[in-house]
Amino acid sequence: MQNSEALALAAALLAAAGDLTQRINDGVVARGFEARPAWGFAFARLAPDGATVTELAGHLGVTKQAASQLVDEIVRKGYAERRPHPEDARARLVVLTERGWACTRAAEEAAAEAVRTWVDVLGEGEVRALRERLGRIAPNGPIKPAW
Amino acid sequence: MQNSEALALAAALLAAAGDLTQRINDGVVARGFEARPAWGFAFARLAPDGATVTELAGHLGVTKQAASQLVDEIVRKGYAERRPHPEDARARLVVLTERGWACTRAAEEAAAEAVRTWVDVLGEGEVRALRERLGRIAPNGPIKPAW
DNA sequence: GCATATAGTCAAGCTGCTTGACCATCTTGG
DNA sequence: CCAAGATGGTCAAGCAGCTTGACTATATGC
Repeated sequence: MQNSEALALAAALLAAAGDLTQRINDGVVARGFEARPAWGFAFARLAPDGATVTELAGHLGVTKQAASQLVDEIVRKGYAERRPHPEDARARLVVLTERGWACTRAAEEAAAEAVRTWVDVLGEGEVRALRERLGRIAPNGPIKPAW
Repeated sequence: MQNSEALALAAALLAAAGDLTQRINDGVVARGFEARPAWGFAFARLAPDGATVTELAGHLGVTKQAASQLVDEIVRKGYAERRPHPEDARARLVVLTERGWACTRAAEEAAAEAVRTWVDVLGEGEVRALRERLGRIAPNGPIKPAW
């Protein structure tokens, strides 16, 4: 594979990821929730059992102060709440509210809707194959913005 | 395809894109250039014939002021220079310097190196297929951060 | 040739992140 | 058991990269 092809692959990957993210977010907003794309990854970590701010920070690859600000915001908007941690009096467990769960379901619907346009182009089998291959090469580290 | 699978596809796409971007950037830095990931997309638009600040802004999906700041930075660091536009006295043509070209080649090498680890996992054919499929679903709009 | 559109810049402000300092609580070794 | 260090969380200040708004210089169209 030539060097320039590798860069083209990277560009296509970024473009597809950015497009999908945008459309999922638009779909979530269209369903009546106000959300930022980064929230999706926070929600994924909070579901199903909640998480501490520090755990969330590790998952998102940011400082705990930044994670705490993000929690402030989703709490203020009613998507989650802070509870005392059952086993550690220092920590606080952040859990999704019913509204938070509804937003999560909306994100899943919006994602399915966005992916459907890909199925129209590539067919169901190829999209599945795409997902399977991405799963094999995607790292398990913190979720970070693409740039 | 179930809704939750669509979200998993989005997550895998983001993770792969973020990982690749990170590794390309690391590779560029290791080759002795100081660069930010967003620069790659600016460089791609500047090569081969240069571009105006406004064209660059459209390509990157930001305001022309933001694009101008980015140009300030890459000019200051010697990767590009501003020239009078040959056909429009209002405009200035931003073109890569030799150092800018060297940085671009370094990015291509780093991308090839990063993709090579994927080839090890998936095989050459599958990576090619991945690229081809992403090319078919990637939009042609402005390049925007994944979130 | 004048009115309007466009390329670019300067300035100010905002947002989301960082680093640094700090307190409360947990854990561990003597 | 308890002192010392590690860890969870917050407050405060600062910074980077973007935005909006205002402006100048040049181009374009009637």
